[in-house]
Amino acid sequence: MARWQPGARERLQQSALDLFLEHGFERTTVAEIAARADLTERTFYRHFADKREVLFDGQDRLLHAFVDAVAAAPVEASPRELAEAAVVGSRDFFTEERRPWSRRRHQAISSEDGLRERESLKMGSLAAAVAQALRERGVEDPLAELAADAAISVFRVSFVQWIAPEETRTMGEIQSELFAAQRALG
Amino acid sequence: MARWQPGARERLQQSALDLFLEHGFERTTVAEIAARADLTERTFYRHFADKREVLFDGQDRLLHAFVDAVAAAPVEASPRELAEAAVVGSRDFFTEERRPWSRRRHQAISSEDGLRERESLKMGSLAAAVAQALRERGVEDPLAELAADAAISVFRVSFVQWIAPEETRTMGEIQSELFAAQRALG
DNA sequence: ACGATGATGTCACGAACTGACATCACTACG
DNA sequence: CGTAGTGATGTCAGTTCGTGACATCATCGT
Repeated sequence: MARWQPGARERLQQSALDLFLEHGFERTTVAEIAARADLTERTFYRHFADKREVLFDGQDRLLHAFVDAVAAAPVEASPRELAEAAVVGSRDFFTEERRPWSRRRHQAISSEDGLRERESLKMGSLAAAVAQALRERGVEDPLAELAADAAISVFRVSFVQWIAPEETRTMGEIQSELFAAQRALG
Repeated sequence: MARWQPGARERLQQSALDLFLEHGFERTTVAEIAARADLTERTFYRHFADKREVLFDGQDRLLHAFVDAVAAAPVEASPRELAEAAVVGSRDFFTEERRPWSRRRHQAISSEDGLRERESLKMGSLAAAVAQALRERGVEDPLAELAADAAISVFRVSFVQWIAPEETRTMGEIQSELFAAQRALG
């Protein structure tokens, strides 16, 4: 019994997050995560490339939302507007139902070097993808790189604010204010 | 014999970079690196926290250069000028003698996920340190975060340009042009 | 029923890291 | 000149990560 239960992937993610918050990332073994999900260590590695990746599922969809939004932006958009379009295009991911999970997830990530490292890589990949999308819209380097980094910067800061304990604003509201603040820098 | 030779740390770094470029990061074992440096695997881990870290020595000094430059900036400097001061304060690290080594090092890093991940973390740490330095100079969040990210963006892009194959401009020249380009974005 | 397909289990293994203890080189001090 | 102390290195055993190879079981279409 208990073999072939659906939702193995989701069970692994939930178990992993619970254990990371309980005992910390380092002191949690993959075997423990798998056991709590009624699976074996080997199966864990069939769903996730490594122990860190279990908290970073769905980044591909986020990345595509960024890239697609750039491709769909109006022709007359400036480089900065194209980059901002990328960020705006990802707002649908951050629904109110997701906010509690995002808070728990971020708490686990921010308290462990290994997980912060993976998150940094993901942010860098996002920036690289946006930069590439900008180039395909005719933005020249190094402007494409700089504009993409500026957009990801707003995205990163907006996310941190969005999951702050008392925060109630939506992702869209937060990002609008940050874009304004960023322009005020120049 | 050959025990107690000075420069063990440097020998390990050189051996590691050579082997990473020859066979790739993944297919190089720590034991191999140590053997080429006439040391043991255990000694490697006494000098470097992990296999990746061997290519990221000296990041502390770079970080301090950033932070110190912010602290030393004139009182009337704007947030953006403070952040730019951080980057400018690191120019001395990138001398002409260092450029060949930086090129080899970057080649090794950019071709391996594990190393790019570590580099992303280091960049993120730089940004966080600059943001903190800005806060200590009275810049409020989220402006401090945005300005710090903008500065690190210029730093990152300038470094990539600096190590490009035919590049002869100095770090200072490259950064000045990028700062101008970044302002033109707004 | 039964064979194809795909998810899971089992086993073995290399390589990354770590703790505990031993050993050797260099230095200071009597 | 010897000797004790300090610090870098060596040795060894062990845990955990991650992967390849192969077996097993559930489900689905026919």
